[in-house]
Amino acid sequence: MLSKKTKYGLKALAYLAARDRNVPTQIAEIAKHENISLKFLESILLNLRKTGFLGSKKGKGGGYYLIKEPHEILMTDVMRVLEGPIAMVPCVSLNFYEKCADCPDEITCSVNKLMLKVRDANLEVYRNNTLADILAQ
Amino acid sequence: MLSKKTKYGLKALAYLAARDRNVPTQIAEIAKHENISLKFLESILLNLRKTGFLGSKKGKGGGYYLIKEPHEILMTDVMRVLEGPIAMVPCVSLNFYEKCADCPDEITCSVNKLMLKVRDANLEVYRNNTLADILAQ
DNA sequence: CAATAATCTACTAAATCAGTAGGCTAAAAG
DNA sequence: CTTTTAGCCTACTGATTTAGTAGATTATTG
Repeated sequence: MLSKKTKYGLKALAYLAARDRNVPTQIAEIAKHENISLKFLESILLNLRKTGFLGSKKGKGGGYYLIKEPHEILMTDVMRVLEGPIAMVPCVSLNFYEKCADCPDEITCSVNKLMLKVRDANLEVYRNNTLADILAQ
Repeated sequence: MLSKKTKYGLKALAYLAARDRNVPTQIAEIAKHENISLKFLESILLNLRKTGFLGSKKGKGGGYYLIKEPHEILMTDVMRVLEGPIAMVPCVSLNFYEKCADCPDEITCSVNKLMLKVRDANLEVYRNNTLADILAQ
């Protein structure tokens, strides 16, 4: 199940992608338009700024804006930051690999075998989609 | 993240697939061999029996056994029973569809758009893999 | 009848999720 | 230089899910 955090984060990015990058957009505006709790969105956008997706400006006329062009923002990177590892199991994760404590051998493990295929299928999607690809129209 | 329940369920199914369908295998044997908590596995196997994957026999010489051949058991069905919906969001789910409370329009929703692609990619994997496909060798 | 092994009910500790509350800091306007 | 604006930061909280445990019950076999 996709977390609300990821859902809201994606919606906020999509909202910002449709606006002028040179004019900051306030959290409150995004929250209202996308029906998101203001305070919750606040922490999500802060996170997206710290991980290099957004820039921000304080004070009057401040807000958030995309740092890169929508077509340069890969879903792989967005998902890893918002949702965490793309793999469903650490033993098939590229960026967060960890051996399973219970599993004696990955080669013969059927869970590993299946989850590897699932990971590849998901990576394929996330690698071939940028923020620009998921905008309306 | 894949739940332990699903992980253990898959391992148990794989274990049973490698054994004679006519000779029941005890929970304790599977639990020991796969390093799974006995009581937890108990409830998982019960669930798999109630959903038509396993048969059981009580008393001495009892245990669990597969009802169908491994190549007849689709991962789509196993995953839906163990892990729940394959879609990451109810608004793109085939079997558990639900409208998002916050989202006014699915057509223009970028989350919907992305998650539809993800769902299709995952379905592709689960539909093309049976229990036989994820066994060792 | 005794032993075996699945079935059923109920409880629980720990973690994660989805927020809230409230004060702090930087920038712009007057 | 003070007020307003809007993001920044820390800490807490209720609800839900996860991964179990404990213990009694029921059916089967020898």
